[in-house]
Amino acid sequence: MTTTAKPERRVYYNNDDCPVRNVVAQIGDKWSMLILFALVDGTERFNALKSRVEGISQRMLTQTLRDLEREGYVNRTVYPEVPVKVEYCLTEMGRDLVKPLYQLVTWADQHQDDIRQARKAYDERS
Amino acid sequence: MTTTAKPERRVYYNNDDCPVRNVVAQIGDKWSMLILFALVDGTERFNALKSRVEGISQRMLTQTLRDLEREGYVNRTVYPEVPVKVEYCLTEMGRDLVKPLYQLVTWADQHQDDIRQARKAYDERS
DNA sequence: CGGAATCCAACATGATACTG
DNA sequence: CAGTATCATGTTGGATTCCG
Repeated sequence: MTTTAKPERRVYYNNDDCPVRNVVAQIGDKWSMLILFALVDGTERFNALKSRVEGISQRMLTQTLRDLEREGYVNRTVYPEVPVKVEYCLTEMGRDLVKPLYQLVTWADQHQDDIRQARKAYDERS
Repeated sequence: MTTTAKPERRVYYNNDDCPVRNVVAQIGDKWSMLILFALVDGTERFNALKSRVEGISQRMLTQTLRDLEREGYVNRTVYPEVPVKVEYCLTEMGRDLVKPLYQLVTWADQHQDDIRQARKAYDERS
């Protein structure tokens, strides 16, 4: 008979080429999801976004928007008026990404009590 | 008429009580998803996990497993033999969480080329 | 208005050595 | 075997100031 040992399968690869890691690492940061959801309703200007994404600093909003733009999730349009106007909106890919993210949101909403309980139980044990 | 301005809706709330932020922040770290997926096939011992999750240090494996246990995603069982044996497996909630995560994995797989192209285009522009 | 540049504190992670 | 403790380093994000 052949071996019954589990094949030593490596988990979904851990390197920077891993597409999943790329996506999750990006949207897993402190602000990306909030910005994406802030853009679901439509186009927004920089300062409007800053208002809607509560607590974000100008620095992080700029930086995260640049990252999201580079990944292809967000479009940036500059209107060379004075003072300048800049609008952001989701790309088609961005709108598509939001779908699986909503699944996660839904899951998190449904399980928040379970998680709270699990934490409480864990903390009381130790 | 009433105002036609967009209602100034705050995005999904940005604080530590936000269930979504809790979930995404946890699984968005460097190792959590890899560990969860490594446990999908069934129970694994500590060092077996360490082998399967390529590149993880003992320190981060321990720490991330503790976090996942505290959230209620992972079960930890100690067999007080000598030397000690410790087994990890997904909880019911953990197995359930993996489902929406797979949606994200699938999405990421399907769009990896688009993302690569978007990055290339972005980098060439600037 | 929408940034960029700089500085700095906090945190995350890796390497290494030690242990019940 | 499955950790813990300690140290070193890199990364993140906030505050502030300046700019076209």
